[in-house]
Amino acid sequence: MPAAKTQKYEPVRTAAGDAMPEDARDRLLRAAGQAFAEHGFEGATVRDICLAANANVAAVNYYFGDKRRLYIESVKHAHRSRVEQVPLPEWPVGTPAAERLHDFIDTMLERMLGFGQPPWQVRLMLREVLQPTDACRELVEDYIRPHFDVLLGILDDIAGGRLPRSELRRVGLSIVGQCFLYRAAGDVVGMLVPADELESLHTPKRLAEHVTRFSLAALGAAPPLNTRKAPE
Amino acid sequence: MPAAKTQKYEPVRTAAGDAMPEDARDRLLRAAGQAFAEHGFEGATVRDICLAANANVAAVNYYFGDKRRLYIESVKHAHRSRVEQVPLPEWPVGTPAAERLHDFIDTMLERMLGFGQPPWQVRLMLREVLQPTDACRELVEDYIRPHFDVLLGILDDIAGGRLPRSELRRVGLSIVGQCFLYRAAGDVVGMLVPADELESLHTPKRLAEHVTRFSLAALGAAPPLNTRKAPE
DNA sequence: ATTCGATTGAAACAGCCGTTTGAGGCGGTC
DNA sequence: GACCGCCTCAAACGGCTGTTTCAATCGAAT
Repeated sequence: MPAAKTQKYEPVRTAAGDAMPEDARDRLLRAAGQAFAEHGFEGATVRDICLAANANVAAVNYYFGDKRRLYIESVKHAHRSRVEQVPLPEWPVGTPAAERLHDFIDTMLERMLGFGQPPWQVRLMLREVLQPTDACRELVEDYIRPHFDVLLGILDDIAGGRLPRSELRRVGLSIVGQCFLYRAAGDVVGMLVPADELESLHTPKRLAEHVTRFSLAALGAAPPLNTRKAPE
Repeated sequence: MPAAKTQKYEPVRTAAGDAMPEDARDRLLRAAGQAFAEHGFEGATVRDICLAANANVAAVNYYFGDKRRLYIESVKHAHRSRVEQVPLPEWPVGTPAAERLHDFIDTMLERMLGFGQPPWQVRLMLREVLQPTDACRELVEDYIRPHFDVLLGILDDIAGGRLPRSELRRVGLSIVGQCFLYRAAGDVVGMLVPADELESLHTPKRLAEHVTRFSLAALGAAPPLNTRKAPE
């Protein structure tokens, strides 16, 4: 057995050098993530991935040993990139909770819908969320739960400690759900909303405003939607 | 070519007779829906489907001509069953809008999470929503849009006509999103919420209450969550 | 009894799947 | 020079894929 465990040299940390020639292993990870995101685990073929990565079919066995392990690694890789690309803001102490909530929602939507980066990374993670595999539990514990806890902390501040933790969780899920729909069911949303309205009102920034206001109003920390807007 | 177009005899309308022996065609549809829901289009194999349906491999070609057409038909079949199983309530004229909103949300959650029927039907449609195929546009126009319009009508009543249609749509999507999360990302939700809380507070009925109250509060049609509950 | 269309059956088709093999190239160190 | 890991390559492996073929079966109409 050739063994795919050694990994003697570090990945060289392509910190700022995009021009640096990519490792075959990295090329495989990226191509695999793209293919798995588009066609799913069973639909994507090792041959196609290797073709796209300019690598030999034996390479996947050499570096990862297995198609399944290549999949898991590509999920982790995509998730890592995504977090690095759009980090949560650091709030100075004393930042109002309502403002932090807006920033949090804005960041979440930017990560899900932002055009700055390829969309396949999110779609790949979406598959995991929809039908979890081995990679999912790790994804939740390392990535989703910490973010969710930050959200719960903000909500607790807004509620002034008057809501029990279980209620906070449900409110948190209500907020996440509003954002999640646009990513997971984006195509259907596009069919339900007129095209011009999509362009003008359903950008990440505008949606963040809406979700924030909607949720703050539900919590009693902002005037309800059903009021005439103040003239601007 | 054997041609799969004749279909001389009507499906006999199994109106109330579950005991009536199922057509091979119907068995295939059900088995296919189940398999596609679980493994996706590319992951499910014709042989497995036929085995589960107690049919010969040639039957799928005979009745549907193609794996792809079998898939499309099974999606439509599942969607049709689901609508029949959990219809929207008929409201007497004069029913308060807030009550109709609650019923609507309750029905939606019951359809998505209800234990009365096999879960694979919803999962199959979920795949379509996540990554639309030919069957999806039809699904939206026949099924999703009419329901969405009902929701918008209710919301318009609650808002008393004070909100523009575009705002109503965003509010509608906020409500749908809250429900959608529990179905699409149910497994992840299960990891974020303690087990006992899941059992007691995250039933379809309890969730419907929460989503309704949250949304009504956001619209100013109910007191915000962030208030001491009235003693009961 | 015979004919005919509708349905089912077992077997085979070519093709692609993930994986493995073993030979070889490359860049260092003795 | 010889040696040795690291990596790449083309080719092949058995097995499973969707699809097709053609004979066999059944039920009713003739």
